[in-house]
This record gives sequence, structure tokens and C-alpha cells, in this order.
Amino acid sequence: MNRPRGRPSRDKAIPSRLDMLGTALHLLDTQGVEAFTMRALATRLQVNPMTIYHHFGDRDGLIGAMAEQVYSCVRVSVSGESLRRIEALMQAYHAQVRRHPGLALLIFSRPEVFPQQAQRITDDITQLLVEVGLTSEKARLWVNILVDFTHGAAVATAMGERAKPDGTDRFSDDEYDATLVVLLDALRQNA
Amino acid sequence: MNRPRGRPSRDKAIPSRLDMLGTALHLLDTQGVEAFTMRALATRLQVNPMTIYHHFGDRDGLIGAMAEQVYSCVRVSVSGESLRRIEALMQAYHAQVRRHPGLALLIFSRPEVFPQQAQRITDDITQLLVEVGLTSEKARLWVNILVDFTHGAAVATAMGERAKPDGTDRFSDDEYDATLVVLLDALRQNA
DNA sequence: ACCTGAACACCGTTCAAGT
DNA sequence: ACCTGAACACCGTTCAAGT
Repeated sequence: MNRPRGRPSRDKAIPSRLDMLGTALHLLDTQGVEAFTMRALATRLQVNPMTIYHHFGDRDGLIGAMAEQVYSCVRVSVSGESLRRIEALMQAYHAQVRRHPGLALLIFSRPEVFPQQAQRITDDITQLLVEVGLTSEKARLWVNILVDFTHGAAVATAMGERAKPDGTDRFSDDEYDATLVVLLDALRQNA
Repeated sequence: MNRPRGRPSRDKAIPSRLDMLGTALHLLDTQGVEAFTMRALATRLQVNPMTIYHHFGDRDGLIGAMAEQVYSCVRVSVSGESLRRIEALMQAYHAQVRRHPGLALLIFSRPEVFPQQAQRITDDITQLLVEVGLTSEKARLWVNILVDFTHGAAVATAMGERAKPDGTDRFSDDEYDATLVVLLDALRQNA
């Protein structure tokens, strides 16, 4: 009954902050938004729930940290034609959003969490659109089209509709790419 | 201490199913997704939490019923040019989605809830796209663009970003309309 | 500095009991 | 048929206590 209290001496390995982020992401991806709780994560980490609070403050802090890690790898390529760089950036963004649709949903659901990386990506897209030759007003319009469409595709993925009768998957990367090409084509004619 | 048990005789007015839906929607719109709980709704209705279960089964049932009511008024107009009818339908859909962004978020978060009305609206759009002259493959592509973009705009609204420095509201109906015009223009050239 | 248990104020939901 | 209280198994989070 009387289990040891306080910080354990040495025998037990305490997961690092990065371990926690990894396990949290895995829990969210595999079990879904509803099952993603502080207590469930603590159990998986074999740690007291309060240990997580020590590293991330609270649940929103944890979600924010997850977002920063997931989206930090979405970056504009160093070279290439502007339109092609937009395409690559959106593909990279969509790839991450699609890999972790539950994370996107959590961010959308909690106004407190607005990841810096999300803002940076939006800014990067806007700048590339200006480089393509769009006026600032048109750039604002098109960044909304591109970002909102990607987010909409993300929530559709999260909802988990499955493959259509004809075998085409509404949520595959290929499907997204094909749609993106159509949008960028319209963008070019709109420039 | 000993409050009466069981069904009250007559003196207390019990809210109807429609009252419950209305109050639920109001609670969700004003207080947000986090505050939208069965118990909070029961308190507002001055009713035992279990009374709600009697009418809607469970929380998902309630959310589903809210969705059916909110989206049932989004219908294609009886006359007009096909492209113009698509525009009107999307505007009507966006108007409802924007009026209740929290509801959209709840639907996205819970795979169990897939409102029939949402499926119907998607089908209606697809049919109109075919009427415009798109092949079934292009129609599939464009319905995704239009629906996902609208959903993305919805979650952006739910996130509650506010007006930009220049005073333009990223989430106004006018802004959505302007963007929709650009998309439908691209669609026409793509037909 | 970092981890712990206990406790608080909540949840959704089941169940048996009332009228 | 419809509404109720009590209870169960959960939540996120605060706090004081351990090392």
C-alpha cells in the first residue's frame, strides 16, 4: 500500500520532454482526440500526471508544444520558381496536417493555442504569393484559399471518411496534389 | 433536503425538444465548445441532465440533432443559372457554418456524427457541378475545393482570429463571397 | 529542480426509482 | 412515457509534500 513518494532515486527512467511529445503525438494519432487525455498520456509514460504539467504548464501548453514540433519542419525551399515553391510548401504543410489530423482539430478547438509555426507558414505563403506578382489584396485572398482549403482537407481526414467505391481515396496526398495543381493554375491566371 | 422525485405533476414547465436544441445552440455559440456540456445545458434548461438523454440518446445524438436542424435550411434555389445556384448554395452553407462555428468543430471532432444534411448538401453541389458541364472527375475535385474551403473558413472563424490592422475582417460574409467569386471564376474556365 | 499522492470541482453516462 | 437522484468511472488542475 505505502508506495514511495517524491522524486524516485535512480532506478526508474523518467521520460524526457521529447519522449513525452512523441508519446503524446502517438496517442493522439492512434486513439483520437477523445482519448487524448493528460491521465491517459501519464499512464502511457508510466509517470504521474503532474509530471507532464511540470514540463508543459497545462494541456494547452502541451498541445502548443506538439504543434511547434510538428510544423517546424514545414519550410519554404531555398531555390526554384516561386509558384513551384508555393506548391512544395503547401504539400509539406498538408503532409504534416494529414499525418496528425487530431492535432489540427485540437488547435482549431482551442482559441488559446495559436502556434507560432502556423503563423510563420501563413506569412511564408503570403510572401511567396507577392513574389509571384499578386497585389497585396490578391495575396491575402489567395493565402486564405490555400490555407483554409488545406485545413478543410485536414478536418475531412480527421472525420475519417473512407475510400470511395471507385477506389479513389478522397484524402490521399495524390488527391490533394491534383487539387492543388488546379488551384495554382487558377492563381497563375489570376496574377 | 427532501426534494420531490420522479416526474413533476404539473407546476413546472418542461422544455420541449425544440427548446432544448435552441438552448443548446445558444450555449455552444456564446460559451464555446469547451463549455458545451450536458450538465451545463441541463442547468440552463432547469432540468435534470438525464432528461436530455431521454430525448437525444447521448451527447453525439444531441450534436447530430443540432446539425440536422441548422443545415436543413441550406437548400439549392429552384431557378437560375447553374453557376449562380452553386454560388447561392455555398453562401447559404457558409452563412450557417459561420453562425455556428462551434457546431462544425464538434462534428469534425466526432467521427460518429455525420449529419445527413451535410451529405445532402455535398450531393447537391456535386449535381450542380455536373449541370455546369464538369466531368464527374472534375466535379469530385471541385466539390472538395468548395466544401473543404468552406470548412477551413469555418474553423478559422472558430479559432476566433480577429480583424486585420487594415480593418478588413478575414471572416466576414463579404470576404467569403469575394473569395467564392474567384473560385467559381476558376471553375468556369476549368469546365 | 523535479517528481509524487491526495483532493477539488468537474465530466458523460447507467441504473433504479418515482409519477 | 417521461422525469428524477444517486452512483460510477472518468476528466484537468491545484496544492502540499517528498527527495
